Parts: sequence; C-alpha cells; structure tokens
Amino acid sequence: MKISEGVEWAAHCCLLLDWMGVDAPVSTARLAAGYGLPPAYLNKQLQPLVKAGILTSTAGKKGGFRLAKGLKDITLMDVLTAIEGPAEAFQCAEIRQHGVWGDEPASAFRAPCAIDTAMRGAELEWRRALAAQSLAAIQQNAELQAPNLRTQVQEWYREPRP
Amino acid sequence: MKISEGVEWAAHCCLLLDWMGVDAPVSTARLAAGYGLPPAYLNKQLQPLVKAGILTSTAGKKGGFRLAKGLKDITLMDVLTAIEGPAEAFQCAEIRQHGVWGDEPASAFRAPCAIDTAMRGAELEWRRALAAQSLAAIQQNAELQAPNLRTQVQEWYREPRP
DNA sequence: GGTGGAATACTCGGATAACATTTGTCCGAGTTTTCGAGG
DNA sequence: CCTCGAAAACTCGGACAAATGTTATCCGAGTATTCCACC
Repeated sequence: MKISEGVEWAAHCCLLLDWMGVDAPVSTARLAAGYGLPPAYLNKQLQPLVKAGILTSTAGKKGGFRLAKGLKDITLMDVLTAIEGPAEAFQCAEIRQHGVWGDEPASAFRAPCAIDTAMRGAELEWRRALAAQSLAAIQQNAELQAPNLRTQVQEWYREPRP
Repeated sequence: MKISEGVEWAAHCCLLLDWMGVDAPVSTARLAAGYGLPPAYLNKQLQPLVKAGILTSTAGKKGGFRLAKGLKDITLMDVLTAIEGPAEAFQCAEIRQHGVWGDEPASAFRAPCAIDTAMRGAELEWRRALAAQSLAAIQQNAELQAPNLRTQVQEWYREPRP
C-alpha cells in the first residue's frame, strides 16, 4: 500500500509550471533539471496527466508541457487518480461468497459485504479530503512559507538551462 | 496503491472466530477451509495480528488462534496497520529540497512541504474513519443482512472438519 | 536580397528491461495427544 | 487397573521461491527551426 512517487512529482511540476508563468511549453528536461529528477521517467509520469486533461503536450523542437487549466481547477484527487488509476485501494475479493456454510445460493449476497462497505466508506472520506484540496490552495501555502519562491523560480528558468 | 488482500482475510477471520464462540484455539486449516483459502498463506497473514495483540496463538496439536480481545475493541484501523505496517501511503521524498533555485541552504525547509501536508491531512481522515469502525459494528451489520449466519457457522464448525 | 525546401535538432510517446513488493509454498521447532510397557 | 514415558501427530513460525507491480531506460514518430541553394 504505497502511493507512487509520480504523484509527488506531478504535483510539484504543476506548481512549477504555474510559478514559471510562461505560456510556451516547458520540456521535461527543464522540469527535471530543477528537481534533479531523471528526465525520461518524469516524462513517463506526466503522460497520464495529459490523458486526464490536466496538462497539454506539444511535440517538436519547442515542445513540452503546459497547464491545461488553472491550478484552482486541479485537485489532488485529480492528480492522484490520473497516475494511480481510478481503482480503489481496497478491492474486496468477496471471499465470503466461498463460505461453505451458506445454504442460500446467491440471494444472500446481493447485500454488500459489511467489511467492504466500511472500507469503501473510509476510503471515500480520504478521496473527499483530497478533492477538497486544490493545487491553488497548496501553492498559496507554499508561498506563505517562502514568499520569494516564485520570483526565484522565474529567475532560474529565465536563462536557457539544459 | 493496493491494499493487501490479507486485510480482508484477517477481518473475516476475526468475525468468524467470534461467531464460532468457542474458547478453544482454532487452527488455520479450519479457518481456511471455511473460505477456501490457502491454509499456509492464511497462517502467514494472521501472524502480524498476533504481534499486534489482536489474536493469540498457541502451538501444539490442539493449537490455533483465538481472539485476544472483544470485537468491540478491534477497529479496522488496527487490522490494517497490523498487516500493512504503520507507514503512511504517501511518503514525501522531499524532492523540493533538490530544487536548484533555493538560495537558502536548509533553513527554508524546516517548514513542511505543502503537498505533503495536504496529503497527510487527507490520509488522516481516512485513518480516522477506519478507527471509528469497530469489528463489532461491522459484524452487527453483517448479521442484519443474514440473521441466521451465526448459527449456521456454529453448525458447520461443530463437527471436526479438516 | 528574398524564397522555397530539405536537413537537422529537439520534443513527446510508447516499447523494453531492472528492481521491489506482494503472493504463495515449504520445512523446522515445539507442544499436546496417544499408545504401550511396566508396576 | 493405574502410572509413567517415549513416540507420533499436529500446530505455529519463519525461511525460501514465483508472480505481480513499480521504477528506470531507450529508441522511434513527429514537428519547429535552421541553413543553404536558387531565383
């Protein structure tokens, strides 16, 4: 039960793209250079974000990624489901249906598994909390801790790095 | 990001042990027979529950597992942390600390990562919901759907099966 | 000098390996039963 | 018949493989640039 680190990478890159404030696409090489990440793997991790409509990608020499919408319209839930997939963490295998004491064949199993219900409910709380957190709010918190971070990022990305 | 199926097995076994209502230990062979599970692997999955103080195990010919406490004192959170471990699902790798634009060496990183904070908060909601669900409540829900399940289980386990 | 076009440099995208975690199996240490010999 | 003891049967517990998922890398398809021959 471990969340892929790609979620962290993707969220940071979204914040970074907004901080840079440029309209031109930014290549994975430049994004990866900022955090010291392997460029090819970062590219692989950002691809599902394109399919989820969070980023847009353009090929070619001046290509790269750019935000498809504002940070206020992107939640942590969006980023997570884009990378981890829509499946729930707890997948009930319905082992109770293999219980050998049930005399009813299948009618008793229309009611959902009580354990599954409880698990789903808890997981729903988690997803609800994730959906309530927009990247804009997170960015705001980050800037509260480091007020001059935006200008520093822009300074660094002004000159053509890698 | 997938929860081990051992969680489902363990929770079902706890309910089953209570339904059986016997004070004598129950072997993994008998528990596994009820659900058609591989006995050796079920044994492996139940071991962390012993270390967590949810079950007690006794070796020997008449050995097996029994509940260490009442179902009302066992929560889904207990079962999950016993099997999955205490680590959080989202583990922040702090890639921001490798950001090359920071001029401050380490002082700026005493403040926690905003993404990590949001993730931890959401995960806390999940764990809180899990901790609020006792196995007793889940068992009650299960009995609501199948009122005669307890007696059926006791009937089946009365005679010496595998 | 201006224009058209081919070569080029650089991008994403998916196919391909290395590694880790989960899943599954097996055998040994230990305890209770059981069986039998002796009193 | 009762007692004692050794052997056996059965248990958990952890060590040992197979399978699945995650992490990392590489090369091909495609596009904007760039450079140069030609008008």
